[in-house]
Amino acid sequence: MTVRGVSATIEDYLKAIYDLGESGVKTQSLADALSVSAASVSGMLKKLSDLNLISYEKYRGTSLTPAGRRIALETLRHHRLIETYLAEALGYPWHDVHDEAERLEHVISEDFERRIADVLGHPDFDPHGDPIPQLDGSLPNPGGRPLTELPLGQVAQLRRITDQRREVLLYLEEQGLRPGETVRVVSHEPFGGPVTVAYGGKQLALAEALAGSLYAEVTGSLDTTSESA
Amino acid sequence: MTVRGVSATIEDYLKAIYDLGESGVKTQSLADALSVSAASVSGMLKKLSDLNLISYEKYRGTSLTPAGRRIALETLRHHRLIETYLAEALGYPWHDVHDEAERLEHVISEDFERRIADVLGHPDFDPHGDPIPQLDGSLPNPGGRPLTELPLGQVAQLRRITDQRREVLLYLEEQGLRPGETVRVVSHEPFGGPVTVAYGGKQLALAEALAGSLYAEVTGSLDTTSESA
DNA sequence: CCCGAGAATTAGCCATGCCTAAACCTTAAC
DNA sequence: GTTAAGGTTTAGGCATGGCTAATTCTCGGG
Ligand SMILES: [Mn+2]
Ligand SMILES: [Mn+2]
Ligand SMILES: [Mn+2]
Ligand SMILES: [Mn+2]
Repeated sequence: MTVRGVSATIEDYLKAIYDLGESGVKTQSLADALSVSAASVSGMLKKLSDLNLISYEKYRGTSLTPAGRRIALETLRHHRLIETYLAEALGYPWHDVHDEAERLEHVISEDFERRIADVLGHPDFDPHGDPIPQLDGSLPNPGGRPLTELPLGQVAQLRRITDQRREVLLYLEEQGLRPGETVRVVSHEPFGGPVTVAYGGKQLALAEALAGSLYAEVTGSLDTTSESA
Repeated sequence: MTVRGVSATIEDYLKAIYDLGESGVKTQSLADALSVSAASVSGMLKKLSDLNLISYEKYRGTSLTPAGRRIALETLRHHRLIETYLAEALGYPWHDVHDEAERLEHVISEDFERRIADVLGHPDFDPHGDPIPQLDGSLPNPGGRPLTELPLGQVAQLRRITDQRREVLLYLEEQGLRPGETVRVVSHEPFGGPVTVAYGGKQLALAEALAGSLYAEVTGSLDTTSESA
């Protein structure tokens, strides 16, 4: 599933295009995502286009070709398998796996990938609940809905946190709000007000934007009790 | 124990100087070790000298400064810990660990280093029997003598293989000749002739140069029986 | 002591990626 | 429809690390 002769930089560009939406991706959003100037992005897009890894119309945005998507998914598979391995096998805390994986993803062999996937039992999701691209190129369905869209009182299991910021993950970790936790939305104030969620015998009020990046899967039934302990 | 702002390339140069003897290292031997032109080495030596990582007299050879040695040992520690981890934790065969470690050594964090060292119980030697530089900068004593210098019939335990070539390691692996094995030198023909070694109920004739890269530690007493089964 | 062979260094280039400043599209507001 | 602002691309550079060819040094033999 790997392609040789592609630099780590190219892998990062393709991965960024992939998670920026795969098509119609703008130069500036890539520049922001990669912490690089827009001019640098323009230059690289030209190059990626020549390599047939993206289709690119000047001033119009870009999208991945099948070859480009293959490399993006391969790199993402490396990234998420490594994150999972660091957490499961080496006891890394949740919020530290990303930076380490960001570098390792570019240098591991296919053999390494295979071996950690074996040790982990070929997992579908990484520690943040993000789906791990499979060998056949498919992505497991993450399921779940954002807390902001869960009916009040609905019992659900936390599945995924899409916010990538380290400090945010650290905060959620400290609050004990992690994938697997059983949660219930207690209240959601209007006009962008906070979302209060109950779990593990405590309650926490989250900014609406943050609540929107937490995905939970409905498991139990509706709990109509008013705000419990 | 790490130094930031040193490229992977620089780490490899310093590591190469270190295991080429640490002092009086010639340009051409570095070029050979790194598969790079002598001109490239000259350029890099100039740069390393400016960084105070080596002392360098043009046309005269080079040696590591304390700062350079520190980075070399740090990189070597990464390399050998990774090799050990790949073998112990991920089931890598002996002869495959080197190439993977050669890339990983430059990208792991100090945290990663600490965690795999913990998992492994802070080992002194890597799978080839090479000493792993310790956190205080010391190197465990590998002990042992080359098979070529062992008295005939002397029972000893194989400790280390200094030959780095993959195919050689693969051959020894196939023959079941690995660190830990109990061995005995049966004969050593003169004028560069082969060294025959007995172990695990079999015998194997090795080229003298190869036998010289196998180190064994005397454990048992002299076995004076003529060539046993 | 001198000279030539071979080792080492310098000169001049190339590829990658990144940067700033300048030029150039696109588009939304008038 | 113009126009100007904002986003994008091009122009021109820089740093890193590699290469080949030309030059320079070292050292052993005569
Ligand atoms: Mn990366
Ligand atoms: Mn792979
Ligand atoms: Mn290396
Ligand atoms: Mn280290």
